[in-house]
Amino acid sequence: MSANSRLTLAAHALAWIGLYQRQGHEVATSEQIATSANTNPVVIRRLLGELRRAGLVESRRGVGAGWSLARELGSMTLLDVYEAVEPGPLFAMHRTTPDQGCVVGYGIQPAMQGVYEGIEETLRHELARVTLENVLRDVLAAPR
Amino acid sequence: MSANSRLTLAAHALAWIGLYQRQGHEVATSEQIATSANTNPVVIRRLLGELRRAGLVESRRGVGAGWSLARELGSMTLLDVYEAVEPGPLFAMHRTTPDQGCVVGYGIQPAMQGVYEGIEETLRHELARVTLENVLRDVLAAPR
DNA sequence: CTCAGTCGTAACAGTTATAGTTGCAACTAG
DNA sequence: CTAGTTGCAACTATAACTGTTACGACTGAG
Repeated sequence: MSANSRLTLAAHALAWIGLYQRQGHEVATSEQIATSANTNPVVIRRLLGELRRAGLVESRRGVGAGWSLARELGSMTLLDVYEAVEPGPLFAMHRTTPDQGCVVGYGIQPAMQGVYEGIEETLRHELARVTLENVLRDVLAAPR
Repeated sequence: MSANSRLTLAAHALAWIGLYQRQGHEVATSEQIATSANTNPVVIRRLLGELRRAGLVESRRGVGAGWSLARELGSMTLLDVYEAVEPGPLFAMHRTTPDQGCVVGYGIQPAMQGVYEGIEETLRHELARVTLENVLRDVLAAPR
């Protein structure tokens, strides 16, 4: 599995914005978040843009611009974030259609499709059990 | 999630070998399996090589060479296959270490690690519930 | 002992997804 | 008007996987 870090990075950004707002600030800039995540501000803006399309954050432009949460962290789950930033399915079918004249080539895709759908459903259920509030709590609970 | 087709292809190969052996043949060649999967024999050999290292199949060289199952399909689960062909974790951490001087940068990785471990455990449990015998049965049950 | 068929594996090109970078237009509070 | 920030396009870099070619290693058959 070629894993990617999009879900991790999105959770990082949301936790950062949430904590920053609790400290009394209105908005957080992509520059600040990028510094915390040790990456480029454009990477953060792209990712937050996807979260904005999903209704999880809002952005303001102009002077004093930046990002803020559109909802409470407690009402956002990792499933919401996952759906916002992960496009495809967990497991893929063959890149080229198998030989439809072969019994196995013909039946393998429906068979695996059934298995994969069940697994993705379970994954979604697990992701939905964790709110960003839970994540932030765990972040702050890390021993120093 | 950049999904890959390695698990699908490995299940295809195992189901093909299993069915072929039930039809009375001793071994299957990478050429035959590649034709069914519509890919290159080397791709199949590489993948089956990983399954051999995991003790799921055996290979013979020389004339009349090919691949055979090392165990019954009923005693092989998708988890065995998954572990044999998928190296990394499902979700990755940041590519570069976050700012350890930031509270969120410091605590985010342990927090997400905990979440991800639970999810991977659930995934493994789901994969372990499906045997290759189940897969072959579903393959043969596909309506024509 | 030779031959033919197949595996084992290295090497490289092609494809795709993600991440990183630069540059600049658009927007807006002051 | 100015300065700070987002929005976004374009490009490069990196990594994983797939596809392909090539060839040595092995072994049953004759």
